[in-house]
Amino acid sequence: MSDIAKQAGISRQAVYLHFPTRAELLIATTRYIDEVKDIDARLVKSRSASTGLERLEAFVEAWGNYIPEIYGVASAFIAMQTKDEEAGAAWDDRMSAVRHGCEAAVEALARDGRLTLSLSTSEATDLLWGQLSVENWELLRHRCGWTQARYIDVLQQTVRAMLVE
Amino acid sequence: MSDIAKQAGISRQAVYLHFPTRAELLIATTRYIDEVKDIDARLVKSRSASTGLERLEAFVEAWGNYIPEIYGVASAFIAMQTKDEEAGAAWDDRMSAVRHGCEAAVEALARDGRLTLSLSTSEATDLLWGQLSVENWELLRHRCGWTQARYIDVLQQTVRAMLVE
DNA sequence: TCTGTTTCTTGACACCGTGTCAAGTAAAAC
DNA sequence: GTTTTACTTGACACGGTGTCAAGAAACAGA
Repeated sequence: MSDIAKQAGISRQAVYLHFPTRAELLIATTRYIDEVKDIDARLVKSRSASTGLERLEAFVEAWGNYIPEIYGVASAFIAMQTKDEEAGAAWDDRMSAVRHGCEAAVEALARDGRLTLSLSTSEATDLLWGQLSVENWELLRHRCGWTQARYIDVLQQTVRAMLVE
Repeated sequence: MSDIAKQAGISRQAVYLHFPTRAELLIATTRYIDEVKDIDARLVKSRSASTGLERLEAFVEAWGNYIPEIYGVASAFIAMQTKDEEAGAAWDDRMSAVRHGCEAAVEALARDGRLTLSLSTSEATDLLWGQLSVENWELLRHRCGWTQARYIDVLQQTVRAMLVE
């Protein structure tokens, strides 16, 4: 909090006049980023896809390219998830929105009859969700040194191999 | 630290007589678990597999079933990873050992000529590593409510679809 | 049984980070 | 010119990690 205050050029206490807790500051930050980076516009292509496969690939591209935008605040959330009840709930909420996106793609795939037979739609959703997690992005991009472009390419291909047919 | 002391029936300060820092206590705990739960014995089947595919599936089973044993200490490590330099390094070290296991399986697969052509061995290793991460296990088992048996089954199948042929 | 070592005890303290509170100031609004 | 708003300084509580000092209890070996 004092780092943020310093960066903003105000006192630490003044930050608390705007945001009651650290968690609420982070929540407000995500809302702000969503607005500025226009998350909805990024999802249009996926939502308007004509086939399940198209929808899946567009979703992976949209969300996969959105992760870098929120990574800073995301890792702050992940770090305090265990300690702060409120932060944990807020992050869960956010991630469950991502899960809905995964679910929509999986259901579109199932409607096309192209979902792998051995998986239920809910299991397929869970797998896709895990694959598109911020933690997995961090592993591949930071720990393993992948480029963002390669991350998107390989994830599209991987997710397809996992879920389709 | 005071919870641990209470549980052990000694004073908080006595814990510091045995372990200089919280990080070193966690490190010692993982070493102890590895010994008691005999990680090496669990990996024998994978190491002695005759084909790459067998090795891969045995590895997924061995490590996937080991995660629950270390989950407590693992999540403690993950939580303090950002703040504590020493803990971060120790956990990285541990996880790089898992990566070596992934690498061995991928290389066995490559020797059999069954590794997906679009992936390098290092990329395939990274993907497998991510799939077998504690974070992914936690997502599927705790957040999504999967059983351990289903987790192993689906992961074997998923990893095979991702990497083989 | 005495003695010295080891192990643990109590109780204090420093440091850091979050969050709270009170009193005062400076600028803007009316 | 007065009130309201936004911010200031400075203090404090609380929880957690890690440190330090002085004393007690268990346990060797002679």
